[in-house]
Amino acid sequence: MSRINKDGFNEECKKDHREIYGIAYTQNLLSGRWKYLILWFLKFKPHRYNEIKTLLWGISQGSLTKQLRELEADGLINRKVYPEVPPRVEYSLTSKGEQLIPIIDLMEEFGKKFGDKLD
Amino acid sequence: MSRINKDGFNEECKKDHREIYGIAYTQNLLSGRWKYLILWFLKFKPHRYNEIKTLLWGISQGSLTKQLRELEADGLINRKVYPEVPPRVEYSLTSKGEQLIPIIDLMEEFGKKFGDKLD
DNA sequence: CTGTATCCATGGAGATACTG
DNA sequence: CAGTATCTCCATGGATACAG
Repeated sequence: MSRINKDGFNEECKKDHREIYGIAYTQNLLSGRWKYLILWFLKFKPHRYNEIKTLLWGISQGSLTKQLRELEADGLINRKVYPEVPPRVEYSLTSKGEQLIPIIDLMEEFGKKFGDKLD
Repeated sequence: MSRINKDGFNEECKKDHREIYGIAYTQNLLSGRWKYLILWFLKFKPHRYNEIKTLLWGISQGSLTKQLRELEADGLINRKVYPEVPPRVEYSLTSKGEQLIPIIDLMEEFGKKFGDKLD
C-alpha cells in the first residue's frame, strides 16, 4: 500500500477536513503487511527477533527486518541489543506504539465478529 | 498491501492466538490506499461517486471504482443507483461498515496527536 | 454522471546466499 | 542469533481513452 501525501486532497478538504490528515498519517505508519501483527504480538511483552519470525510463519528475514526498521524509525517500537554471544535483540513497544493497541484490539474484535474464515 | 491467508501463521499461533485471524481479516478488508478515507467520508451521510472522487483529489476513476466495488463486495458499503438521466449513484455505509467507524475515529485521534505533518 | 477497458509504472514482499 | 545484500515477481494503483 503506497503512502498518502498531503497533495492527495483537494482544497476544501485541506481547509475543512483536517481529520483526513490524521487518518492518513496513522495509516501510513501501519502500511505494510505485518505491522499490525508485530505490534499486537509485542503488546504482551518484549520479544526477540526469532520469536517474531516464528509467530509470523512465512515471513522472510528481509521483510521482517525491513518492517521492524520502519516501525523503529516511526517511533513505535524500541530495539534493544544485548552484547552477548550469540547476540540477543529484544523489541518492545514505545509509549507511542502502545497507543495504537486500542486500534488493533478493535480490529481484532471486529474480525472475530465478522471474519469466520479468511479467504 | 497483499492479503494475508491463514497459512501465514505457525501451528502454535493457529492453536493459541486466534486473535491474529481477526486482525488479519479486518486488515484485509481495509487493504487499499483509499478505503479508510472513503469509509470515513461516508460516515456523515451517503455520497455520490463524484463527491467521493472530488474529496480524494488525485485518485483515478479506475482506482476509485475498483475500491468501491471491493468495499461493496465485502459488505461494507451499499450502492444505490437512481434511474435518472444523468445517472445518480449514492454510496452509504452498511451496518457492518458502520462498525469500522470507531477504528477509523481512533486512527484519526492518534494521527491528530502525533502527526503534525505528513511526509 | 458514472462508469469500463487497457496498458504501464511502482514498490512491497519472498527466495536465496552470505556474515559478524 | 540476528541480521545484510540481491534478485525477482506480481499485485496495486495510476493514466488514458472510450461508453451508456
